Amino acid sequence: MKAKSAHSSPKPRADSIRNRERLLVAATKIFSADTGHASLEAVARQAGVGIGTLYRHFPTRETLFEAVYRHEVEQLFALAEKLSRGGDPAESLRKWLNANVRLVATKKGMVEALQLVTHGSSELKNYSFERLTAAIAMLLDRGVAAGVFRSDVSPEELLRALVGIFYSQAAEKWQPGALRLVNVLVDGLCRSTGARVPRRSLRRRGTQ
Amino acid sequence: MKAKSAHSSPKPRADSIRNRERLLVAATKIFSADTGHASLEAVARQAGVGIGTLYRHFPTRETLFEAVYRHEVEQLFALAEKLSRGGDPAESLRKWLNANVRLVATKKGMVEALQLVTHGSSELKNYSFERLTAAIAMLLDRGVAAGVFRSDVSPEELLRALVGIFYSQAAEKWQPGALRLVNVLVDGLCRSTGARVPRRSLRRRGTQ
DNA sequence: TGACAAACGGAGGGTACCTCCGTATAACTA
DNA sequence: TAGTTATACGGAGGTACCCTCCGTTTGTCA
Repeated sequence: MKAKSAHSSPKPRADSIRNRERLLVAATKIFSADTGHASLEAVARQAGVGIGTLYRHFPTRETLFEAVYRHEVEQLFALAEKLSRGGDPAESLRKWLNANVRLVATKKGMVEALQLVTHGSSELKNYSFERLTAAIAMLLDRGVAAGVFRSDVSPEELLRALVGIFYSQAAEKWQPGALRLVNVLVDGLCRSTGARVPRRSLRRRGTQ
Repeated sequence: MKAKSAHSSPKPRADSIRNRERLLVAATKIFSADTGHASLEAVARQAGVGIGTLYRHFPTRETLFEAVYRHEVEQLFALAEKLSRGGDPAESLRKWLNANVRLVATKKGMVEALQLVTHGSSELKNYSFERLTAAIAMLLDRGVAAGVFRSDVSPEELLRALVGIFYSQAAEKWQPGALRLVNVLVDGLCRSTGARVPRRSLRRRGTQ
């Protein structure tokens, strides 16, 4: 007899996995592009599956949102992993932060997404907080070890600063401001240890 | 010849005015009651007018939202006027603040409303800021004049505190906390001048 | 009271939501 | 490889909502 105990997950079929993946990709695209109110049928169309399939995988709009969000957090984590494997620590951190800004910037339907995170399951909140903190930690630790970053800023603090930057700038045309602040942040991290600051990040500074 | 210059508004018909009023009332009710996504057809039904009439008065969902919001700000202002005409200043202020809490509490569809205020026309933002500040000023000045309130808190500051209370508590079951904070606020205003503090507001205090 | 601009109502065409069930197929067995 | 079956798929269809358009009604003014 096959090991098919009542409680272990019975391993989904290959097409099921594939379709789930497609839906996630499609949803990411549609949600980003559209102005806030994307239709689920559009997502299904984009994914090349029937509407029924969408609903089987994601019974409610929220589950789909949540999955997309999770997926993006995972990708950010993966990027951090990759970036922290080599290259200048300050540049790596800057790149990762920029990726964050860009991600948020393309989220036209972000309003709903943000609501989800703010009012949604605390499980999801915890997950993303933990994951993003870990991502930042990876990037940060390397720089600290190399003596490039000051050592008195924790990953949690940095994450909060990041959220603050996004939140406070939640107006039109916020991206330039956010990017500038991100640069300030990285510069600040570097400078106060007396470490060499990458030239690029100094360019914008005037007198003062 | 009738004064009907090309630019002055040609004075709307009586039924037009009446229907607009009805729609506003209906919308307030529906938006408050419903869970975030009220249908415009429901509003029209509730108002007892045809859907076409709704669209003629409020071409988009946003215009309707905005009108409702304006209307409520006006009512808050009127309430402040009434309250500041007599009675204990502290009690008046408390009543007004409580009205605020209750108003926000019934706004299930508040999420959208808040979005409107945050991202909407700055004209509307200015209007409500000005109106609410004026309302608070009325209530505050009287108490200051009577020596019941401390005099070093401006209406603007109080308004900001209020917004902060609402915003920070934007979770489930926030109303008790918000009401408590409002009480703390009023008590604080009174206490620090050495003025008598209404008994009610002390009741909740335990040791410490 | 008559004439007409202004306002009304709601039918209708289009889209999106979500369910349900007949059909297809991946996975496993002999 | 063929047969079997649980699993997953697709999309038709009923409902609700959006918004426009236009024939009808009504307030207003002379």
